[in-house]
Amino acid sequence: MTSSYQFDHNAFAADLQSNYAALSDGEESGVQVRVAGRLMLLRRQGKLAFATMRDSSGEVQLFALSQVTEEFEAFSKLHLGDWVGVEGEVVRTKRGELSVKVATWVRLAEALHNFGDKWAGIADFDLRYRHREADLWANDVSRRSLLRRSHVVRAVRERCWAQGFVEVETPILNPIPTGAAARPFKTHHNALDAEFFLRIAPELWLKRLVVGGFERVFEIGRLFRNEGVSPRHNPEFTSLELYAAYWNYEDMMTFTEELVAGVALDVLGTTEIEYQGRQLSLSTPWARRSMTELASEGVGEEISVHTPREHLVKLLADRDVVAHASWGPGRCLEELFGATMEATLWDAVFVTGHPVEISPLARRDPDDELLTQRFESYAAGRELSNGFSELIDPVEQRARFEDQARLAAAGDDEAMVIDEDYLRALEWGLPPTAGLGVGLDRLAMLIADESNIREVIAFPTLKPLRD
RNA sequence: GCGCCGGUAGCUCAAUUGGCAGAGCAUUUGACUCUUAAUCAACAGGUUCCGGGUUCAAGUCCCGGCCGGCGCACCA
Repeated sequence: MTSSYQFDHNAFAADLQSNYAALSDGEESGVQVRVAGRLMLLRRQGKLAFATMRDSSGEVQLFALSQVTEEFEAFSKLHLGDWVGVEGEVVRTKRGELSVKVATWVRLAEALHNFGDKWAGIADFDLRYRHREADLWANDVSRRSLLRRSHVVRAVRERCWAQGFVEVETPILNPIPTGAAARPFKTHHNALDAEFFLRIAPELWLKRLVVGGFERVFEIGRLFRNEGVSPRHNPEFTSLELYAAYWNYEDMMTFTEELVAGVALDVLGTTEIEYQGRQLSLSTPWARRSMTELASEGVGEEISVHTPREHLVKLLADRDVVAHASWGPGRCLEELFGATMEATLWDAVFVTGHPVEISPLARRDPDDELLTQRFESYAAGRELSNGFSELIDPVEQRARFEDQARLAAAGDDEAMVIDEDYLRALEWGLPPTAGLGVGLDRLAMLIADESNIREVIAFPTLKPLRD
């Protein structure tokens, strides 16, 4: 059995296809190349054998002949899925297929399992997600979507660097879960004998770096939320979080739309994309609509955060939403927006002016004390990003945290806890700053035209097999 | 967590009102000097997800469990 510890490979399938496109049927190039990849198909024809080999760039045919190919019999008995390294001349067969005429070859690895039906691939979700390595060979779409995700992350990073943002990394193990309202995962450090939570957001750490003088920072990283799994939610997901000193939320909206539209342009070459069979526009400028206006449109009457709570609760009940006792008018307004209008927002749009009640870290709107300078962007009916002018006043921030603590006491198990370290950081002075969070998996779904978040995560969280 | 749907050979899928569990591909063997999902012939391949139950008889019906898809809830 032929085997090898390495292979000096000097050509890729796709390059051969383009470099020898002019080679005519039956013509031999006289050029020897060394290619390597996995056997996808194998057709034995007596003293000839044809194999389709795929590498990371594409596919090329291997043409073996008993008179030319070393160990021809063994070659013709290779299994689908085996990795091979081949040396031979670039030729085009009489029937027009560009090929490497195999002179010498080596089996680099053996495949003991097949890679699914060679026509239908692998359809079983369980098998596809639990063994993505096989799925990637069996299904072109799987490979394409994960590749697009990689291109999205690269484009985001490059565009942030281009604007002078410094990439940083902040702790994943946190003594208290802060920066967002979500249920955390809990773990334990043995030597410190201390409880830690996996981060639900890097927000407060990043703002502390702004206090420290990093005027523009961003972090791309994994967040962990101990919540339901769905086609749009994975327990661990990737976010971009970014802060810019001296900006306000309007500056950040401009940055956001240019970032997202720019990523679409970088990866797809257009900002007018097709998503799930429907045209979707990411072209700038995005529409800007206040949550108050949208909620009013949704319920068919003028409402706001100043509308009596009882009335908002009734409007919610009309829509089969039961208001929790801890919800004030602000939360009710948001719920009404969510119940009526959120799913209808197809083209990219900014929703602005969130109530203070649901925005404990955002700066108050000077024109309405109950609202904040905050925005969320939506596309395809889903939230894509969230940003605001940061609350920089340590006294007010403490009061906001205390409001959250009261919510927690009232039974809201996702309310924030008081972060004394963060309050102390604010006391050293946070300049006027705007922040942004973008769900990169969500963005990748949009760009890859996928409706299930698992398709843009190489190894999505699955329930472990038991029994 | 709740609801609906699904799980049959390594892979993709069949199996009529409950009546002998099948095909294609892959694997194995053989034929074939220009194939393209090659073709042709033959062999082999099964705890029908698991555990109970009903029945003369269960892949099919009932109950429980496991895993998945979708929806709801939660959220990004």
